[in-house]
Amino acid sequence: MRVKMGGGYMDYATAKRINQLLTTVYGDIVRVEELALRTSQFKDISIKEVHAVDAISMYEHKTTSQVARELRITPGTLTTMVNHLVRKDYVQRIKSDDDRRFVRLGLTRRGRLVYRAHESFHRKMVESFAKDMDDEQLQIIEKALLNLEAFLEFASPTPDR
Amino acid sequence: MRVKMGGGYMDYATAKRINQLLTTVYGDIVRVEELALRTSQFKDISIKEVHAVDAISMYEHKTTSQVARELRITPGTLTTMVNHLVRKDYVQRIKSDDDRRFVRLGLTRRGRLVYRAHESFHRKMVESFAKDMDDEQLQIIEKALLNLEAFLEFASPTPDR
DNA sequence: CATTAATACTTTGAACATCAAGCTATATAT
DNA sequence: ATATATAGCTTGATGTTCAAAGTATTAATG
Repeated sequence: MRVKMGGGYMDYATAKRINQLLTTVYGDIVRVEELALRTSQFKDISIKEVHAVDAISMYEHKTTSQVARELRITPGTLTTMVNHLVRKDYVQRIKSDDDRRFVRLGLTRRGRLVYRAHESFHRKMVESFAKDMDDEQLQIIEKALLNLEAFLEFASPTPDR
Repeated sequence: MRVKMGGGYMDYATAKRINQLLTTVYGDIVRVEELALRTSQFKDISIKEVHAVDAISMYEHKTTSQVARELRITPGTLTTMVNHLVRKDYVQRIKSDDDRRFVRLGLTRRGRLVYRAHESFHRKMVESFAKDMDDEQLQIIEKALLNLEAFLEFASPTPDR
């Protein structure tokens, strides 16, 4: 059986497999990240907290609201997370001196270690993903993912960041 | 800057964009699904519960353990979810008569409605994803996703189902 | 056949992630 | 000076999850 797909037609089984892959891949990434953490020196940090560390990032001092928007959580939720991450010495709060309402976030030495480990995992992952593919093939993949984003954006417009 | 990628090389910016897409797409899917639920007649069911309904599925009566394995949650967690889903009339428990330890799970009329709606969303999503692509291009995409799965499998072997 | 093992599921208690709503501190507008 | 707006924080409630202990049923063993 073949399903209509815009210009072309798509094998029904292929559609099923791709759907399956798309919906399981993220969970698998998270599972591997979790396992990596449990067997590393960073046993006191959850994967969500690592993603917060990643969003806080190394090279600028974003505000709490900025980071919360990126992570798509409320500022209140991020405050709680940051409380924990400060207590566990991954993150530091830096008060802005120009406007003292803002809290800017930065990584500690320990936080930078986690950041780099996480970055490295994702680099390896994408390398693996794109293994044996040339530029043209990568463009096809990116196009497909952008189609998907466009569909989702159409289904539920997001507020600008 | 170009990064070594198996056979070829990959533009660094492309690697970053693809990584970004891969890691945000799942969250975006879930967000759209959540929104669809909130604006439908099914306001009393969460997206995780819908995924349980999806795993329970229409055409066979799987056991609790089987479904829990598919969802990668413990049987205890699924029991709790099923309690809620039974109370809200999406799922029914069916006692096996041959071996009375097993509980087989099935969907109610209401559960089947949700199942079909969810199925339809995913069908449209994959159609959109594969829009304007021919069989060859789809094969490239599937190959890439399978590479990724292989990498993740290597990083953390999963027990067979 | 009675007892022990194993299996399938359920319950319970604790941890974490999350949000909404109300709160504090600071800055801006009137 | 006062009111309004902004940024972040605290709190209480909800949902998801697991590990561990508990119950029911079946299979294995002496």
